[in-house]
Amino acid sequence: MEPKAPKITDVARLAGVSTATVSRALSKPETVAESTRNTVLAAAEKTGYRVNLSARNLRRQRTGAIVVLVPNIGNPFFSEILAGIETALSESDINMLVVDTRQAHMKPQLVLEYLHATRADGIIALDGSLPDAILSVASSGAGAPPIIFACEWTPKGEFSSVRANNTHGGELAVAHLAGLGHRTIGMITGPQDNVLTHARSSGAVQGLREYGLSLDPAHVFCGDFSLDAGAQAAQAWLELSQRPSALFCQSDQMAFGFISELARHGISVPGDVSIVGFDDIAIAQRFIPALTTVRQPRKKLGLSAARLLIEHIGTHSSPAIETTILEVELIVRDSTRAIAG
Amino acid sequence: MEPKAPKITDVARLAGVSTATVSRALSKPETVAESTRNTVLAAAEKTGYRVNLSARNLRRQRTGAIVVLVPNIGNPFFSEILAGIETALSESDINMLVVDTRQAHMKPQLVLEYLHATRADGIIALDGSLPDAILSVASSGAGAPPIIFACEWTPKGEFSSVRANNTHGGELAVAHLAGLGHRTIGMITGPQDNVLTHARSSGAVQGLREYGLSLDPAHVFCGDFSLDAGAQAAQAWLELSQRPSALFCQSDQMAFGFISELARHGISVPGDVSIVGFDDIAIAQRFIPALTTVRQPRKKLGLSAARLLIEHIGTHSSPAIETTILEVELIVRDSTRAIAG
DNA sequence: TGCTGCATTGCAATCGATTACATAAAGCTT
DNA sequence: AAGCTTTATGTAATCGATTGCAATGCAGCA
Repeated sequence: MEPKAPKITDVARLAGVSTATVSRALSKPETVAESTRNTVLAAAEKTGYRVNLSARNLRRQRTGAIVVLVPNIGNPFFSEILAGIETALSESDINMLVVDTRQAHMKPQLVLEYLHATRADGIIALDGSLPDAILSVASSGAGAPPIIFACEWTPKGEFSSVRANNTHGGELAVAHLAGLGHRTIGMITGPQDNVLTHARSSGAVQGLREYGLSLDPAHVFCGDFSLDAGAQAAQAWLELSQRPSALFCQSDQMAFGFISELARHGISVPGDVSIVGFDDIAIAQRFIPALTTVRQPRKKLGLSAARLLIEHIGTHSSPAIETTILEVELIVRDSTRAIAG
Repeated sequence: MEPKAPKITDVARLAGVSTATVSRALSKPETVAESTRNTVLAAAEKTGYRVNLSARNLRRQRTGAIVVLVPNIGNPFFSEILAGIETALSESDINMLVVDTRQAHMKPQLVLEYLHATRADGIIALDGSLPDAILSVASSGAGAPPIIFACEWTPKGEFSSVRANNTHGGELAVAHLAGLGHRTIGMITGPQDNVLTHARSSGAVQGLREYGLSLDPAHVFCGDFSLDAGAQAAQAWLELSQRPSALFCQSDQMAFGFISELARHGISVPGDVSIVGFDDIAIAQRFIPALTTVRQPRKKLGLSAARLLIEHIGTHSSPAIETTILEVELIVRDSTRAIAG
């Protein structure tokens, strides 16, 4: 009653050839005679044969999957990157295993499981702040699968990465504000020890310098890229006696949180403050006001990272550390305005 | 130079036992004597042994993974559901393979690959509109892995599903508006043939009826849940001679698109129109105005679907079709207001 | 003592596909 | 026609872990 899944021997029998020939006809068609190939293909079709991936992977010593370590799957920022990775993978026969690393920081053991060659042929990490314990394991073993960081990277630069030009982005953001005549420009950063925070901040400082300006530490708020962090920064901002006339938010989400919280206190953007975000997530163009922001090519980040990884996997080349930097773009919308006066 | 990954025979040799004992010590600890178990565990630890999943899966006739079919990974709405699934899975030793089905509608073949037992032990579909060709295959084969629909479902109800009470949500939304005194209430729906569209619409109609109201077809705009669809509906709305004073948008995204586009034409929410959304995605509470909306328990949807699936997989029980309906909740914020009297 | 039963452990078959190597057949060269 | 190459196919080992069955040893019991 239970029709067992056909296996390669069934196809071989039906086609009147050996399993070796079936296997070859399916994965290296050019090595078998055309007539045989057709017979085999017909037999495969007829039986409804599908290769058993566990068996294939066991024999081929691979897993057919890569894992993507995501800090927080729920964050829309990452989903577009995942989409890019997926696109790249769909060109190969590799699958994407998605793992949320929030738990990781609790139980490194759990994530360690994934970094093993028995789990995945390669790894894409979107989370630059993985515990050291994990990273050292990942980089040590000779049998460890290759890792590529996408978006974020590790401070020490032990791994290949694909990232946006965050420094330039920071520079563009403040240059835009300074160009509009703003002279006191504040900033909401990401987490203190985050590489993105550093890059964007240093770009911002440099951009200010070009306009002969500098950053007043009182005007820098430390956030974590989230909506709430933006709202909290707004609270702090409201208590300032000397308020900057413009603000560079290191993520769109923080910009939204900030603007939203200010709106509740009757302060308007860009009327009272100009705001530049970072990322250009989908909602940015529909927020009110539409957000001026620095666009990161998120899909392309994922795509490039995946392609690079596939290449590493394919060649089995012990990876020279490659850093790919993709350019960003300032998208001017309605949240910034020339300073009154 | 290349330290090969240790295998079970290495552990067995070091521990002075057979591979059978090692295997049992690791996966059914209670069946081996405590002293032996300790020896084996120590040996496993020392060699750094990790089981080869391909080998295990081959022998156990399973894949250790489920696939999640997502209509569009880039959509933040789905990411929270994925997070829920992930949470449920992290309690088991099953992995999550994420597949975007946008390509599916182009090449059903491609997705069919995933519906096979050789790929996955089970499937969670977030996409109710999979091509029939795919669904029939999925439901036919006796060896086909179990499928659960989360969020969406199929019109014919051939599969188990976990969903929100969309009908009730639609009812809550319009009842709220009607309760505020609105008498002409419009709607932006999802895609024409979508099950969510039907459920929410029929709930809305019912809600209106309770207030002695009905839906004017001229006030119904057909969208597709996206930002752009909302903006387009706004264009259409602007051209109406008789504009409804309130609008039920069947997704938050469409609400944002709508509000944003109206704002560009100087029309304010809730001053000129009241708006209710659906979903309660993260940004809803920070949009300007903060969006009144129907909250779907997205994380719980994913969690429940995954648990149900795991259960099906575990028992190998030929699945009685189960439909789990989770309750929704109206979240009143600032995008709705009593009609000016 | 001899027998039964239980707890441990080992032996070896098994999961299904791939591929190194062997073999056979056909084509080419001189 | 002998010898060599090339092409096509088959044979059987192999990937690494799991598990049914058999074997062993020891305790309990009559």
